[in-house]
Amino acid sequence: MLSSIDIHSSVAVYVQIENHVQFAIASGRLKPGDQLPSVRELSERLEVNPNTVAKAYRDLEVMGLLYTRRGMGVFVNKGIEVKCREDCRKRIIGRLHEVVAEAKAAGMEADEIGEIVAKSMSFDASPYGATPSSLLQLARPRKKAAK
Amino acid sequence: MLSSIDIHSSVAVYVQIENHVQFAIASGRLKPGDQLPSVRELSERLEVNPNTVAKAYRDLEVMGLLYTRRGMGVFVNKGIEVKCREDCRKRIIGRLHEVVAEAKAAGMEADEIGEIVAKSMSFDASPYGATPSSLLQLARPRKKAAK
Amino acid sequence: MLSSIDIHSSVAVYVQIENHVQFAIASGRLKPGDQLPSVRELSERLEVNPNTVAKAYRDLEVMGLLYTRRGMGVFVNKGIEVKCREDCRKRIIGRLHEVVAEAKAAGMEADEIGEIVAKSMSFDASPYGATPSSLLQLARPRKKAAK
Amino acid sequence: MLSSIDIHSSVAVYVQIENHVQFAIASGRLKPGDQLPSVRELSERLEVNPNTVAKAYRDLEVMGLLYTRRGMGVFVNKGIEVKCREDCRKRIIGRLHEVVAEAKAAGMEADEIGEIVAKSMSFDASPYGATPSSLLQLARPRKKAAK
DNA sequence: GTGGTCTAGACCACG
DNA sequence: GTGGTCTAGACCACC
Repeated sequence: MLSSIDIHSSVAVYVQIENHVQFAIASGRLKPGDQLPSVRELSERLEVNPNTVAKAYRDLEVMGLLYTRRGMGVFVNKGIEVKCREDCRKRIIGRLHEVVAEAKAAGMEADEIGEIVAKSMSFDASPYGATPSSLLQLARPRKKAAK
Repeated sequence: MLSSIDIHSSVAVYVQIENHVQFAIASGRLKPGDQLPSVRELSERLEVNPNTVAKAYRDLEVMGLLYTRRGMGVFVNKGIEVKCREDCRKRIIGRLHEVVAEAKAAGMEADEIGEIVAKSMSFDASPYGATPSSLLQLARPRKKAAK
Repeated sequence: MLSSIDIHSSVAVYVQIENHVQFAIASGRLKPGDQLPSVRELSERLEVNPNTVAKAYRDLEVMGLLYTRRGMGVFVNKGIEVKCREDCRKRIIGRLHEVVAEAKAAGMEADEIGEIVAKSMSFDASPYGATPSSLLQLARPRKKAAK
Repeated sequence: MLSSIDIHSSVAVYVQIENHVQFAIASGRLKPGDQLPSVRELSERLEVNPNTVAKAYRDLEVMGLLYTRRGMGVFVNKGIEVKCREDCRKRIIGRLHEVVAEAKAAGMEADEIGEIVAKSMSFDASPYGATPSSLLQLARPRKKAAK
């Protein structure tokens, strides 16, 4: 698998990038002050249009995860790891509640649901390649941001 | 709350309607032979474009859940409750797997997830208003299909 | 003057559009539920690329001022006029404080500043064409949003 | 706060530096003949790219505020304090007009604006730290220009 | 018809 | 070199 971006997925490419970055920050693979790959570089690595990467970066800046220094590059904001992690958690818990409620409404029993969850836990499929990194070597090896 | 359709949701309106109907059949709120509200009536009740309702009905007919009698209306097919229930189940299990995988990737532990599921099971919130039904009074009180 | 958008301005076109819309809502020229001109229509009227208009609309949606109904169009959100007005006011007051502080630091006297303000008030230049509307006839004459 | 340069600001860093210098001259904190910190020194103090400082100095030289003596450094020109003060004033008045026009367009009354201005005048906040100086100790304590 | 997404490629300001 | 903006035009899903 060359890329962890799936062009044919129903979820938009730029959203996939956003999720990757958010997850990388939440999991500590991207640290505050780290520089992200340049728009052009990442777009080449992912074989997508620079605009698509730029859009993802811009969204993440609006969300407060990244900041941009003109002519310098894009960097991870400080003091957002915790919030980022919590947001991830909350989002997941919310969806978990939703789907369990639905399961219950559909007449599934607690045992049954428990089993499914257990089975799911034993797989090691992670949506964002939790392994050290597939293609998205998100942090630039170079330098930290100058302040 | 007048409607259980969320026009601000990211999931398409017609899909929401399809899910509602499927779930209503699976849970027995809609029984084989029951007539559904007319496209026009439902579209007015949901404040939604008639085309949207029509598309949902058409899809459901293709799926085999409904059938249309010209000039009479749209009815629930017979012998599909089991399949419908299974489809519902599959859909839910799929989503369950998804969200659990994501939770795991985000570093949540099995115990933690189990707790959340348990807590969720103890509530009696159902996504589509398991209560007699909010707006989607899907079965017409009138008549059964003459077939 | 055919258009109130200034292509040669240093402020980005999409920002100009955003300001126009925000101001139109704050001033009541656009009311909750009103439909905005379609991306294509506005882009033709302003003689800019559809993407530029779309970007403005999208930003305003993120800001919570607008919402989108797929296939239907873009509408003004409810319950945001007050907040919108207040945000406008706060932004202006903040900038006012800034510039007055700077003026003071530069050694200007209260009288002098007062005079300038008074003179400025007597002009009727408004950045967003407060007149009934220059080109940006922002509300569509047609219909309100269905819900 | 170590620096009065805001790298997250939307106004370019080099412009911020130019404004700082211009204001320092206008307010007498930098006097004709004073030597400015070297490009290298200032860039380190501000944690900014040397090119950025160099560009600011170059611009200011073009504007006639500074002059460079090869091998000696950059100095404040003579006979420009008045012009500098006037330029500052013009810039401020321009911005004042802008913001007042916007306030008016937003429906604020003359009285209201007057009050805000008055209140702002009573504070002693100055944008560039009118206090002896935060980081931008713009004049080098060493020597005056030999000319 | 509507908006959403993406591509290809241009020009600009900043560092 | 960096990102920001804009254009032109494509295809898609939804209504």
